Amino acid sequence: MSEPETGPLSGRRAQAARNDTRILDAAREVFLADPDAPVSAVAARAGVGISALYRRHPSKQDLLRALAADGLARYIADLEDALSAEAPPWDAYVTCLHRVVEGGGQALAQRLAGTFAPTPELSRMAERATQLADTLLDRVRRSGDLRDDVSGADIVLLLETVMLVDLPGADRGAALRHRYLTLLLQALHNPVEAPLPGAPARQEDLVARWRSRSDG
Amino acid sequence: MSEPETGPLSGRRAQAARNDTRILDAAREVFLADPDAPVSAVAARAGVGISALYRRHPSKQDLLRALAADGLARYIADLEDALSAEAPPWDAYVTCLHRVVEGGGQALAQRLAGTFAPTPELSRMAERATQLADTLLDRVRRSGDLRDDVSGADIVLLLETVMLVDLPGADRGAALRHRYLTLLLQALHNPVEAPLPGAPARQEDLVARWRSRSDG
DNA sequence: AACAGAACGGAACGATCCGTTCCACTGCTA
DNA sequence: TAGCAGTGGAACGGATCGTTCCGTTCTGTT
Repeated sequence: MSEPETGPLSGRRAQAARNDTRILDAAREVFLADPDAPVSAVAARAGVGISALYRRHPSKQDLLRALAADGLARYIADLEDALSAEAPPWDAYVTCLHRVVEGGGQALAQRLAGTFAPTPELSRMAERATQLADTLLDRVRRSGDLRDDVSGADIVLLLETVMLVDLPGADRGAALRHRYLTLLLQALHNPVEAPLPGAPARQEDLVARWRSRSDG
Repeated sequence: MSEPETGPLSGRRAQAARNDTRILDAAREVFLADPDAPVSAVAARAGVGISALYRRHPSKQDLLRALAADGLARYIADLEDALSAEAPPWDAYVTCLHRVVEGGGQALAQRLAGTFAPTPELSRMAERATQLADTLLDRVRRSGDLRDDVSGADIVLLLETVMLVDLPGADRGAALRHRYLTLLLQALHNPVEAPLPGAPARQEDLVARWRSRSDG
């Protein structure tokens, strides 16, 4: 296992670099399944010791912030892809949501919302994500393919529930999430069978959840 | 301990009787929102001391079992109502699911599944609920109103996600749950826009969750 | 070949949380 | 008025978890 030249890093350095992502991947899985999971669970899932984790993230809160930032970044990237896609608005939207569900970035950010004090950086990202999502949604709405009695917040909430679907065992959960997302999208697609009862969820409802759970 | 007269109980007895239901109501709300909530949270929500709770339920597990039984009983009652209703199968089904979402009994039972060892009594109730749900679903399916590429387990999972929808503040959550249930039901209603991807959830997937989380 | 230090695994520590017990108090009931 | 069912909440002991610490392993360099 000698790697003297090193375009790619070798040995301990390589493991360290790999551990960077292994830890973030593990953290994403673990905290998505249980936002209150202990740090040790992340280390175990990543297959590393606890100190490997604490070397990179000085505290649990820092890890969570890093995760949320990472999740938001992925979400933003997915949204930008959809906005610059050439497919018809509705098709681009469908593809985008499937990717969002697959990556889990947005879900993670939402589930983590309120468990720590958001940094200005995080707030900025959240705002940008919201803007992009609004723009994308507007485009889809103008295309006429989207039923017009649902709000953006409605969709965020519905998406969130879809991402919570899980079953023990292999990739059963992921398959079901895509299945149910498809069902949901069909329900959101025009023509509409009958109007929905009640008022749509509002943007502020979602924003409120970003306030730290410890303050009034 | 003679109690010849007095229809309504009075004084200390009355408070005790009232506390019975206040505690169960509080427990239902609290554990539905967070299955791992501490016992003290239930007492606080019920507005009683901890000992009032422990007098009725010798341990947390007993409380949870009582709750699960209560939830299953409500669920079973809703199913029986639907089966004996005279409305068209689909309409009866819609009404039933709205009631299930409203009561939260089934959701509670599902969320509590695996957090304690089920008694034979509970297993029997769960089985009966499953049978009734199957019967009801069969009837709906034969009516032709239900899309035929979804399984009973699919619906249980979807229903569960709908019941997890919540927002801080008053009854915002309940209203949204009914809203999204309506949306879901429209998606489940024939005619179908396009078939769903992947395989339906299976009954066994659900059953597996009733195994205590501590055993292999 | 030997060393300095980066990176790591995991035991140990202290704080917190939570289920349960215990006891002093209240106000019916007889 | 005595007795006791019913109650509130403080207190206890065990478990959990975030974080620190230390001994070990491996790398790159001299």
